[in-house]
Amino acid sequence: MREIAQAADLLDWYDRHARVLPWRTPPAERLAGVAPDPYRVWLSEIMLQQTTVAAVKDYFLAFTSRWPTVADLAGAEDADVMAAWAGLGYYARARNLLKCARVVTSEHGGVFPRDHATLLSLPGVGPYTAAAISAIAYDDPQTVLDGNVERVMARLHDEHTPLPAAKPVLTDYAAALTPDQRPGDYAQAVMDLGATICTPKRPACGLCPWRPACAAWHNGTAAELPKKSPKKRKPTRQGIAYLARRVDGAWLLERRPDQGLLGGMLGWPGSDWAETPPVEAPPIRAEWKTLPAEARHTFTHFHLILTVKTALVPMERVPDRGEFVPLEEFSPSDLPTVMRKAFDLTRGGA
DNA sequence: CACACGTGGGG
DNA sequence: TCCCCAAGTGT
Repeated sequence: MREIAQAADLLDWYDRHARVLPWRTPPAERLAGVAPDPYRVWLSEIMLQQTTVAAVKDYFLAFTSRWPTVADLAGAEDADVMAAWAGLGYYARARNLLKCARVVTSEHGGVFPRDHATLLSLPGVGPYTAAAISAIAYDDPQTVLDGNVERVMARLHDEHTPLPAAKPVLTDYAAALTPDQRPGDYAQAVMDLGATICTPKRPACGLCPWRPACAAWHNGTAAELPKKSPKKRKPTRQGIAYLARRVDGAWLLERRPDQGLLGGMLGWPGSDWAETPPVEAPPIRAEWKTLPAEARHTFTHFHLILTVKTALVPMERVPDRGEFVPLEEFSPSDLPTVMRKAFDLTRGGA
């Protein structure tokens, strides 16, 4: 007879094994009455969307150091926030981050709302993040359902229906387990379990506090769950990036439109990216030279091969597109990774 | 529901 | 090299 999974068993495990993270209030501190800062909870949750803990850490420390409160962030320049987010990916998050900070500051007095529906209405806050803020910041018994929880629930119940069709039933399983006591620690505990024990490949079932209750473990199916619908292959697109350096060292850059890929980010003027060969579209009249190596980069849904062209242009020459950014105002770290790769190619870098 | 949307690390 | 994956959201 299989045991029933209990939230208390997971909380016991979490009290002993909770990871120390910059945005986390450890269970001992919570127990002592320390309340998490909703701003830091929200910021971390936005950064962690589809992004690993390792990738987020430095960005979280940089953001909270530079903008300690939501009001500080709300008062920041758009360009500064986009530059600070550069390299983290999914740049719509950064645009919505600023929008959200400004709404919270101007319409909620700088206090993050606690009500689920109000949280859901904030830019960049969906069902998962709204529940996470309620649970982690305010210790309200909301059910969080992220990729970790989906995996843990699919295994606990040996659920073979593929995602995303299985999501409703997995939500029910997760809701049934959510405790009234310590829901904030519990939410983080399930996600920690998924991130460290109940991993996508080679789960460490021998260390799992819920193993006695796990149907997939009993059936030997844990490693193959959750099932997912097959993914499509990525096509390869090609394009041209034009890196113009003025004789005084200024670089010709262009702010990308808010909508679409790398929206709101700084980048090199260039051609469209398509599966067919790009048409020439230099942003300024010059003697363009093609670099011997191409920049290769993979986005969520396509591979890109980027031909990099460079030119040195005189002071008085006026560009058709973009603006020259003075050398002292330019940092390659302000660029999204694909644009930084193109820049690195001009520095003898492979 | 399906797709767009980034990046870096691991197997 | 290539595919998978990571604390999802918006359209």
